[in-house]
Amino acid sequence: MEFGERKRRRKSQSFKLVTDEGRLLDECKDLVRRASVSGCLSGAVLVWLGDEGMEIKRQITGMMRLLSDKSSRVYQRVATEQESLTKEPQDRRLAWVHQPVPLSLVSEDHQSNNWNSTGDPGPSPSSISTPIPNGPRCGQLFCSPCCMCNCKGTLQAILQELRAMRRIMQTQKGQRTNFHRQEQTVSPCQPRLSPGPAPRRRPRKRRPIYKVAPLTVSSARRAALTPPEASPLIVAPAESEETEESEKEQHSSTASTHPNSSEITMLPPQNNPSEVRLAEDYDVFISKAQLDSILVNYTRSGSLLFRKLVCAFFDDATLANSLPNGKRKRGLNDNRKGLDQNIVGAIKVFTEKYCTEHRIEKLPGPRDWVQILQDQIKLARRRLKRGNILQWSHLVVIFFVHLNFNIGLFFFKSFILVLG
DNA sequence: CTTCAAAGTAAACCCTCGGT
DNA sequence: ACCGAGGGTTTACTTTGAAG
Repeated sequence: MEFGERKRRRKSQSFKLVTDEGRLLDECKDLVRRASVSGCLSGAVLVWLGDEGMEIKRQITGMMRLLSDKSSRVYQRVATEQESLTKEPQDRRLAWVHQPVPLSLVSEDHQSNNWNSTGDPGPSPSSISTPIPNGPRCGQLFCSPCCMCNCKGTLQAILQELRAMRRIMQTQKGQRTNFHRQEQTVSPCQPRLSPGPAPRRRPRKRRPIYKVAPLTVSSARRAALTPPEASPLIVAPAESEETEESEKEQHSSTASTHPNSSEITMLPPQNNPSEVRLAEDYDVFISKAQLDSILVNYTRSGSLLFRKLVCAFFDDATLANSLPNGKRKRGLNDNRKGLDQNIVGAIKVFTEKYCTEHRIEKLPGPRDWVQILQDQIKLARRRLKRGNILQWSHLVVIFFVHLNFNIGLFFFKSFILVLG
């Protein structure tokens, strides 16, 4: 077979898969539409399908309210059970499956199937469950009044999952809203996707020095730990005592919440021969090992070198919540900032110099730099999105296995629709 | 077990469009 | 005019599975 023909076939096959996905999405829409026609689904779900990202969160909030509301109604008779729901227990995933389920999540209001995600408790949905004396199985679709299992434990677990999911989403969104800053102190063990600005920061007299941890063998992406907002964490003092003092203060105040803090070299670069200054006039440093790794693998073109250096200095979370230069915001609530132009500038200068000296082609033109940054930002967002899908799939499995096949199927399709 | 074509996946690259 | 978002196409690399 001719090589070209083979490639063409492969491409056409890929297109076919895309078509299949589209068909699945259509099926999802149809599923939801039919459900809505029959009054099974809440308005929240329907809205959700319109404005995807935000509505996931709304949906989670709605479900959480629903579950909490249900529990508060039904578990009033058993205070301890109620507490177990309100305390947001952590790390109990392994235990919940085996919990006895003496109570059912019964709604007294079987007339309404809505849950409200906009703030008011709203009519309680009968859709989650209706008691059946002797059946572990749930009923049909979410809306169905025939869900008769005793699934309190399961629902508790789902509630936990939803909360965890919401935390994840809040963490990511919080990089725009700085919401997560409050949560950092609550859960210091959680990885910080983007450290954000230090609460108190003395004005710097010098530009910060940026350094990057060495690449690991397993993943080049692992090395990226220096988002611009995190720069205070990794700034090594150049000379002034003030910056040193400032750094100590910042380090002591934030290192405990930064999972990568142990990897950060706080020594000034002049004391560390393995550090390489990326460009003159820029106090931006990278480990020699990491730079060598990039230069060995990614010097086919200037743009590729630039891309890899960008990935080395900015992690996905930072990229995903940044703008190439931050000059244009989208909407009033857009708190994203531009990527640190000091770092970007150093990378740019290094790339230009290296490509010129080594006669590497495809040196990005003046307009290409921003486009490459934009592309890397897009890719980072895509990667994070994929990560979210994994989290969602975990949730879906719980629905499948422990609650209701149809609910699981519905969520599975819906998640594909929303996240795909 | 090895080889290799086919298929899958993600990144790289390029372009257009809408908003400011 | 410029910026940022997003879609489409190409390229590079990995995985799969059938044949020998």
